[in-house]
Amino acid sequence: MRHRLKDVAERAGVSVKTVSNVVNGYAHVRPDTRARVEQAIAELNYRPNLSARNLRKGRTGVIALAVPELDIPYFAELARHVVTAAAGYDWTVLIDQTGGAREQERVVAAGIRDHLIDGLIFSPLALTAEDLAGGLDGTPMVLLGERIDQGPADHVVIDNVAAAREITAHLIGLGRRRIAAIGAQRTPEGASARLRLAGYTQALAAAGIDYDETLVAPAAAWHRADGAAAVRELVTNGVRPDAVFCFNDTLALGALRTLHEHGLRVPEEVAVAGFDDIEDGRFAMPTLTTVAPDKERIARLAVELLAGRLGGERDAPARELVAPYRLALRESTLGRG
Amino acid sequence: MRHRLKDVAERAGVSVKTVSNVVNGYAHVRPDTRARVEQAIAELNYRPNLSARNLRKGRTGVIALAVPELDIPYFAELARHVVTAAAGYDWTVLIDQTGGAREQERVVAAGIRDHLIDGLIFSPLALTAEDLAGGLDGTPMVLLGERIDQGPADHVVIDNVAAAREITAHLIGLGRRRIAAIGAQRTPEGASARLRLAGYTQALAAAGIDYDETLVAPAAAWHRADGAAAVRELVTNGVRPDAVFCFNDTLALGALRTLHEHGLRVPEEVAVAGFDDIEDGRFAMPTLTTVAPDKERIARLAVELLAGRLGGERDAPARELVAPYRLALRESTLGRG
DNA sequence: CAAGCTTTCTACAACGTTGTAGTCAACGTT
DNA sequence: AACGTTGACTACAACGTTGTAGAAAGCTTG
Repeated sequence: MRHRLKDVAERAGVSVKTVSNVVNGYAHVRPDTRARVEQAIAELNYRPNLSARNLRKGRTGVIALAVPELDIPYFAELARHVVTAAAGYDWTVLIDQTGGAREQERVVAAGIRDHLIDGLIFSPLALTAEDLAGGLDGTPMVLLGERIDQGPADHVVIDNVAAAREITAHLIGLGRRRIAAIGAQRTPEGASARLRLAGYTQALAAAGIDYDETLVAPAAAWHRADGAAAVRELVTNGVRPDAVFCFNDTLALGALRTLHEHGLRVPEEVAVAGFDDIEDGRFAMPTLTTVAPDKERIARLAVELLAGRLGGERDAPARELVAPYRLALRESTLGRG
Repeated sequence: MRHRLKDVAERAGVSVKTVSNVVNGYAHVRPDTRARVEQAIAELNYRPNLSARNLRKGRTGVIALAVPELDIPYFAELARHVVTAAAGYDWTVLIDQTGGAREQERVVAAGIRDHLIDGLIFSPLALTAEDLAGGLDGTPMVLLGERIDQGPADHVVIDNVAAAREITAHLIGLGRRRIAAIGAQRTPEGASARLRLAGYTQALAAAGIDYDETLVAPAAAWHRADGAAAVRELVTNGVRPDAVFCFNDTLALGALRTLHEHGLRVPEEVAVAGFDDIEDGRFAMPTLTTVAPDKERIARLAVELLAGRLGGERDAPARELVAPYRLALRESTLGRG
């Protein structure tokens, strides 16, 4: 019981194209004709076939957002902002989960859904520049995050180094000297980890504090469990930091958990800072001090970059836009003041 | 630089249809012809145009999942499971956010993206049965949750009443008598709330505890902030529960926060239970006792129902499947045992 | 070795839409 | 009165794919 332009046209006694013109808001249609067509549309509950329209127009009105995992709060929040920003262009957002696996990311980048999406916003973890070089056959792509810096695609980033430096400086400003860093990664996937670690060491150096290897804890993934485990390892090894900088908020929430289990008071004995400003952190106990990237802006810039590419400037050189961030200082460093 | 079947056909020296046959794995193609075609495909990096294929086949391979908000952890986790289950059918999942607004939900239900999606998995908050009656023009839909019970669509639910009864009974079993219920709603949107409240009152009645109106706190939304506010209101009104049953986990996390601020120890002075088993709860302090619906199963059942509809049984009567749940008993009721 | 089947391939039409080119009437200008 | 312009509409082709029908060649069978 699904109707086509032809059915509407017959019922309204006009040509198929005239119905199409009405549907698309073409100006030169007589009011009474328009009314007749609109009535026929309503009576038949006609809805355009998007596949046919897409085929004809070469556009689908769908963009994809590829993220490692949807149930990592940072990506869920980001996804929401992207959907909102895309709505401004009447785009639908198709959300892809890559699991952070390089193979899966490569598949997405190569555009497995080519012709179904007009563009791609991609937040990769493991992808390398060479993976990108091949595929993608003309579908515009915007990368989020700091990986693949000399890649061929547009970029939206925040200044990870500066942000990590500032929040570490905040901890130092509270009088802390033995500041642990949680979330270090040596793998090529760990671009964010490297940048945040760099900011951390810069802040220590600026304050004349010696870099202490034993205070830097690796974490394979950045989930709560990893943060909890990393701190547990530190503490059971007898390392006693007076502050902890976690490279993201879920790590920090895990860290809070372990510190609590060990009876260490936050922030009196150990101050804790995170990165991402996810909603959980605002309701943690204590509330979590963190770096708050402007996710809404990141999403908007990414969508605008994509819109630019789709609007003709396909061959413009790759651009890199920097989104702002701010420090959200809360109880986990300031106390209940 | 995007190629079509025609380009491949010319290069391989065969007809367009033969290329199509190779692409679709048709059996009767000579091995050497197949090889020639495959080489041409590889050389041109050919990828089928999905719009054209969809137009021809009347199927898109895309299903939609509509949820109120992606950054509510329960829905993010559910989304992940749906994406995984759908992958088994080679379906892509398009995720829609309705914000829980009735108007937006109606638009989704009416199939604004008709012809773009083969089916819809829908977790509505505000939608009514009559909203559904009209639209939907043949696109199969599966509803998640307990709203719209006599609607015309397939359903996957959990037994909210029994689950709420059991977890309340657990609190009673701990010797608690003044058990608050957080998250009550009088609006028509509050179907889950009503069912969970029913379970709560049943458990009280079974234990011979009088229902106390002052212990039942409403919450417009079910976010952390609402849970925090509801408990704050109770406490400042001098109400002193010895347990709190929150109708979902985010409410419970907010409640934990407020109890902490007021210096009330959990679970010694106040036991806390939630509903949903989101990951945050497993790392909260204390870890959160909750009802754990089998989200993986819910997602799988929903996808299977949809697959059934798409596989021909379009006119079968609407079915309702019940997914299991279990109680996850943790520190917020049992203590650090 | 004729008749019938199978394998391998092709030509054509169709899916539902929109861009292009065009028709025809009404209008305004010279 | 002839001309160009504009408005309102239509016929047709094309987007890239696949189902149908069928042709040509090879194989089996009595």
